[in-house]
Amino acid sequence: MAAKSLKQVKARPAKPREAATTSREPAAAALIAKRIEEDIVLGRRHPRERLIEQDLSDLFRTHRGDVRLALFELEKKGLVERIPNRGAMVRGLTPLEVREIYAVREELEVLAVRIIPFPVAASDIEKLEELQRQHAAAIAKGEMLNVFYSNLRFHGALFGLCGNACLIETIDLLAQKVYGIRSYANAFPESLDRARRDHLDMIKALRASRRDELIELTQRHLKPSPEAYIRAYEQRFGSAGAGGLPLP
Amino acid sequence: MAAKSLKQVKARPAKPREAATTSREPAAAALIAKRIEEDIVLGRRHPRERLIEQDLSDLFRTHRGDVRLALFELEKKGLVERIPNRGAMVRGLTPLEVREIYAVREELEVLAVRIIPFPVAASDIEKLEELQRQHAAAIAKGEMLNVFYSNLRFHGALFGLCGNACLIETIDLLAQKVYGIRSYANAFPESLDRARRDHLDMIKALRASRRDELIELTQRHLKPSPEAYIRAYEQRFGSAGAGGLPLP
DNA sequence: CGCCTAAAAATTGTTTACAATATAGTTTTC
DNA sequence: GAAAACTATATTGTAAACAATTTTTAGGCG
Repeated sequence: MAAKSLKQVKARPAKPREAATTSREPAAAALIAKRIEEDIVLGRRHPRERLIEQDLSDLFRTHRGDVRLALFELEKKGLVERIPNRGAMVRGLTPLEVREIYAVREELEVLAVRIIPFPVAASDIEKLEELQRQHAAAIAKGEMLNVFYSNLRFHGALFGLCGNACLIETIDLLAQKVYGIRSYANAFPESLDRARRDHLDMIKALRASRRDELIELTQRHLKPSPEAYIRAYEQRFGSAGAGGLPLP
Repeated sequence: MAAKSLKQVKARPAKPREAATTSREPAAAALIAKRIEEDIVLGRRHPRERLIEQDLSDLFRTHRGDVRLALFELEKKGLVERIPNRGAMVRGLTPLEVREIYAVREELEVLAVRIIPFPVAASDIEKLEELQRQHAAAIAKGEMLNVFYSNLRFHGALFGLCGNACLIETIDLLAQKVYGIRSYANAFPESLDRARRDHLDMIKALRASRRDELIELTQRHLKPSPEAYIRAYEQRFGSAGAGGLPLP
């Protein structure tokens, strides 16, 4: 307990805290977490690679406290594994985990699409088209980091239309868990092109208020990544005991 | 300093890193986060109350580093709000947030129940009955902390039957976000009793493999808590602009 | 009397140093 | 010569001190 000050809750009449909406900087540690995430996404850091606090502190020109924080955050996100007194390493996902995550993702994303209020405002459609153009441009130029982020923005805007903040947040959370495995599908140019065309079709369905078509597109859009990852995994480690779908 | 000679338990001559799946202790910081969570759940800490690092360090007999970590974790969970350079405080949820969270919870929990493989093994049913008895006993004795945890265990076991680890984890995550508001419903003894009876009915439905009934129970079981919270909230702050359901 | 300004206190954010623990390498012993 | 014990090194975990920021308090001025 504090020795002198116990003025925990100050009931100030004329000072609404709501005004303190200072959306400050993302707290340094979050930035570092993001950068490490990026490295994992792009395959610059591969599973089982160790993440040493001091190295990262030097690299990001900060102190170990923030790096530590970032590593704990990434652990909770499921992107790295941390063993007490031993350190952190990039975590590899098993095919089973990937299947389970994608099964839940599919349910949530379909749910989001199901509750989007139709018709969608023209301004929202235009916004999606703009994001789609950015995505296509990044693909054309082969800028993988941009492909990654523009794709993220497109889906963020799409699911954002559903209006339920908690649902959006949860969808993002699950997407983050499998950031790392996208590089497997994105290695093939035809996968990128298919994603691009899917986005176009989604916009078309949105504009025509064809919900069933949009749902089907959403489901189809999620298939290639886990499949590519699992194929690569089984080719690398053997395909023993890989059957069993978690959701019917 | 190395006075211990037999402590060295390195039974690994080479370097089989794969075997190092030692699930160690919950890392101190996680424990602190849990304790604070508990305080919030039981109403011992109320919204807008400040959480000061040094105070908590003294209270939990540890250093600020761990407390800091815990506060960041709780922030990400949505239980506390942190403003840079100003500190952390217990976060109060708006009715809208509560509605949105419960809407997604309902979808996820129904999903889990929908994919439970039927029939359920007798041993699983017995396990649920045992947990139900613990819950009932805790209610009878008025041990609120025990009520909380035994309820948690019951639902954990129930949804655990669905077999999808990611889904279970996500359900837990959303449940955690609204831990704090349960105290509103649990203040009424009749709410506790109704929860108890719901659990009994769920077990009955499980045993009889009546899925539709189980789904309906799951949905009904989620209703009282947010309703009680929102009533209390509107009574306290006025009910301006509270309409609008996030999910149809 | 209220409001603005400036010192003081309280709190968070950062840096550094140190201790505990695990890993790797070397020596000893049978 | 191989396995166990020891030493050395690397890395994480903890503690304390320092700096930066914010909040409170007090005082002066209109």
